[in-house]
Amino acid sequence: VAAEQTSTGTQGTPGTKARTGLSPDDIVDAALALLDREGLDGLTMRGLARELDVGTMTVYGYFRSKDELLDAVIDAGAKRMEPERPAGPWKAQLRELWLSIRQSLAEHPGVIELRFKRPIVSPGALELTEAAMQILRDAGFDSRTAARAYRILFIYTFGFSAFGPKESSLADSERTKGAISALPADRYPALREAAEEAAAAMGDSGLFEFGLEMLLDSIERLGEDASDEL
Amino acid sequence: VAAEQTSTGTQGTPGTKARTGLSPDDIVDAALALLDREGLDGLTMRGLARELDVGTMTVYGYFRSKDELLDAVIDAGAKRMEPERPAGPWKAQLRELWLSIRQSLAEHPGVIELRFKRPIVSPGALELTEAAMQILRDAGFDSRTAARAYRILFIYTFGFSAFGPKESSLADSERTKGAISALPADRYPALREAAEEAAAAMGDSGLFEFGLEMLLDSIERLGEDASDEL
DNA sequence: ACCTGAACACCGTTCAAGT
DNA sequence: ACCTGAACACCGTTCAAGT
Repeated sequence: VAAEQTSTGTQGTPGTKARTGLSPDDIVDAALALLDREGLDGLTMRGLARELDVGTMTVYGYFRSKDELLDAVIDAGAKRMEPERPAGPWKAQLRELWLSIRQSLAEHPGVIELRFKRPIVSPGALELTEAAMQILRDAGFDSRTAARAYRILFIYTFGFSAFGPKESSLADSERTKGAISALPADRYPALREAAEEAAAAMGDSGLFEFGLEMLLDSIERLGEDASDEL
Repeated sequence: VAAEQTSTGTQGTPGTKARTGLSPDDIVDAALALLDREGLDGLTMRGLARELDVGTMTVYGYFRSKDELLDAVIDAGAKRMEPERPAGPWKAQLRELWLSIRQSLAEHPGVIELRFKRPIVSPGALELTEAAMQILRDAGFDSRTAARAYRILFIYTFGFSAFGPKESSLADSERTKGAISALPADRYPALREAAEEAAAAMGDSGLFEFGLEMLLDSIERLGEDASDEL
């Protein structure tokens, strides 16, 4: 791990073009910023090099390929989510944990694109796993149940960010309602009848918590069932 | 905003013969096959044209752009899932519906890539919504609750296909276990302790049903609560 | 040693021409 | 009317040369 200074641009003294003064972390940081700003499609090796004010091929001196760079970006993006362990009962802890993850993913949609394209296990990504597993184990769940519950919560939260309502959902909601209204009523009766609600559910901002609560309640019940058997 | 976009560039009488003998449906079918075989990255306009034995630009005579073609492919891919309405109690119906969707998505991973990249409301995609909404409405749920429950199930199922264990998960599982074992035990105690289970949950084939059952139980409880209030 | 432009094999798409 | 090659502006990456 390099303890390099923050780059914040290369406004180095004019005429000093001997070194770029670049560290791998600088490159990853710039890539993460570019990903946030322009999405995965906008994160190109050429664009990144332009951003860093170096030749395109310079980046290849630090990462052997774009894939290798992306793996480092995923790790950095996961670390940025910083899953902290709050106090309180386990259910409240899990709720707060996943709400903060959801919040982070909503703010950085590029991270989801990345983790969809390159699923990977890196130390940074496993921090979340560790935090959730600790809470579940301390709540008394056995390893197997805890692991499965974690996985379900992970899938739900990342799935919501990938396939749930988007931030700018006002237009989407209207578009959905329009599309439903245009359907033939004889083939889509239930949908036509609930057009308003279906469109609203598209953009419902409380929807994430709604589903999260379902899962937390079910997980709680898993524990109760196990207790009953004692 | 146009409610309906043309997926057919040729507005002539049905059966109009082009010199290539190509119809928009032929192109969509070939695109879907290419998507299944090589994934979204392999689905290029040039490759598709090669597949169809026509010049690259010929495809643009049927679809104004790649995006327009992809929308048609999504619609066709959704129709291919054919959500049928089985008999039995609503919970069993929903279970069977979503298991079949999950199955279809597992067999055609490219469809998930597509719907992740281009979320869209098309008649084909709405067939699933219609099927699920019918079941929920007939079970007695009000429109709002039915719409939210549907949305959660959709997000879970598509999220599972995007972020859940992959088909070839034996190697993945081993890789995960290795990655966890390599972590420092002082910083990841819960993970290290449950390495076996965490890795197993990665590739657990029953995991989808496990989570689905959680959600179905929670939905059932929503109805019970509502009944209590009567 | 580090950095990089030129070049190669790809993309989607515009344009002008082919039949 | 339908179809298409050439060309343009991109991509990731190899290679050989620049300092």
